[in-house]
Amino acid sequence: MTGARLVEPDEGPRSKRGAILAAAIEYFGETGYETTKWSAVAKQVGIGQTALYHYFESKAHCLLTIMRLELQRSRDEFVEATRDEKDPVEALRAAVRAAFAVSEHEILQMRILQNNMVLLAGTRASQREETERRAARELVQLIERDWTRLLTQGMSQGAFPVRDAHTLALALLGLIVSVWRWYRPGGPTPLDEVRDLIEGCCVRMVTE
Amino acid sequence: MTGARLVEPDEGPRSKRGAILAAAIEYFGETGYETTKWSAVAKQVGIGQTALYHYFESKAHCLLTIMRLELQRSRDEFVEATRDEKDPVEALRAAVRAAFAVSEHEILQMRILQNNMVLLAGTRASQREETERRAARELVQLIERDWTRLLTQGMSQGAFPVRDAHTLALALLGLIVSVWRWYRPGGPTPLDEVRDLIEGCCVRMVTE
DNA sequence: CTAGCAACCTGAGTTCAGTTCAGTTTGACT
DNA sequence: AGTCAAACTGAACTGAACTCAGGTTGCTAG
Repeated sequence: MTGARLVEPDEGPRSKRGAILAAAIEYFGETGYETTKWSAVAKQVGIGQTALYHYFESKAHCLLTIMRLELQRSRDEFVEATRDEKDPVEALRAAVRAAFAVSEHEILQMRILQNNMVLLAGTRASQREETERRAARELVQLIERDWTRLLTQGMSQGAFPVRDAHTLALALLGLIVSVWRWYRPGGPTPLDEVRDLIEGCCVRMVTE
Repeated sequence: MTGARLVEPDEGPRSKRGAILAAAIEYFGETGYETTKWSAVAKQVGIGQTALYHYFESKAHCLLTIMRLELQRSRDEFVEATRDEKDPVEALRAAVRAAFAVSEHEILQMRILQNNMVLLAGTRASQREETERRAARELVQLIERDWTRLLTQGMSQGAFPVRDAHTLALALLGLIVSVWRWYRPGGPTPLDEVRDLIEGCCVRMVTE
């Protein structure tokens, strides 16, 4: 199950790329990116440090890949969840629920994404890193546009009062993703409760 | 003006501590903490790299100090803004407005705070770093309690419907601080407009 | 005035995690 | 059995954070 989504189409059968990504997600998510030694990931997978460079150009390239994959998954879920929903309020609710329908591994990935968003800002020196960064950045913009569209449609249908849809979309996204900063599985508040509270907040934010 | 708040009580007259903090805020805020070289800060201030260690134990110690100072300022502003406000809704509005009444330098500090929050999680090896980290963490918890109290009071007075006040406080805080992730002075939306939109969102989130 | 002393500063050297180099092993498929 | 690309390795390199062993500055006391 773990790493099922992490397999690229053109991978050899004895490739350890998925295992590296899974280990990196574990370490980066639990301990933090800067704090974890790249060599620790290698040890976890059972290879020498140098072998990592067969799969990733650098530690940052691995991180950017993890972030891009999560953005991609996240966006796919949004599209899937809102596709057939005509009612704007129900579409919004579906989108929020989709954002919280995540496995524990995906929670780690969301956390990693949150904590290292700053990496998507500046350009990267190396080729493959920059490619991943660009892809991730574009996904972020796509997601922002998705949410903006959801809002503009609701506004034009009269379901939501007219406001600055783009800024409001950023606010909704900010509210939702901020959860991954503090939420911990097994913590005081179960994710279902958090989800319901946030869903209500999102609806009240845009309606009325 | 810049650095006026950055002066500690027991500083010598030729201390460059404030200048270092100001330069570090500029670099860390504009370019990012990891990206900026510690030596660049030294050059900006006009001293050798080694002189930095007269004032800060490490690059991280400087960063943690910046974060702690901003948390302190931020909390003081909250207390000041809500002190005399009896009406819960007005208190909430005042708190949000206070959160957005910031100078450009303070915007940078909020951004730094946001982007490096993860640093407050794990314990630090060195003494002074760990002291700053503890102080910052406690301020975060204080701020969370302040907002939670604002909500519980509003709920017990019947101004807000009863919900999980702590989780709701985290949601409000998450929404507000998420702005510093994307907001840029001179960007498409002026801060006043952002502030008004967020203020409305916060009120709608907790009322109704 | 000048002696002492703490604050302030420096160039040279160390450390350590990330990375590169120069090859060697593995195993699928002729 | 030989070939080739994928997968891997130990040893060496790099660069930015940091340490060391002192040197300079300027206030204060005598």
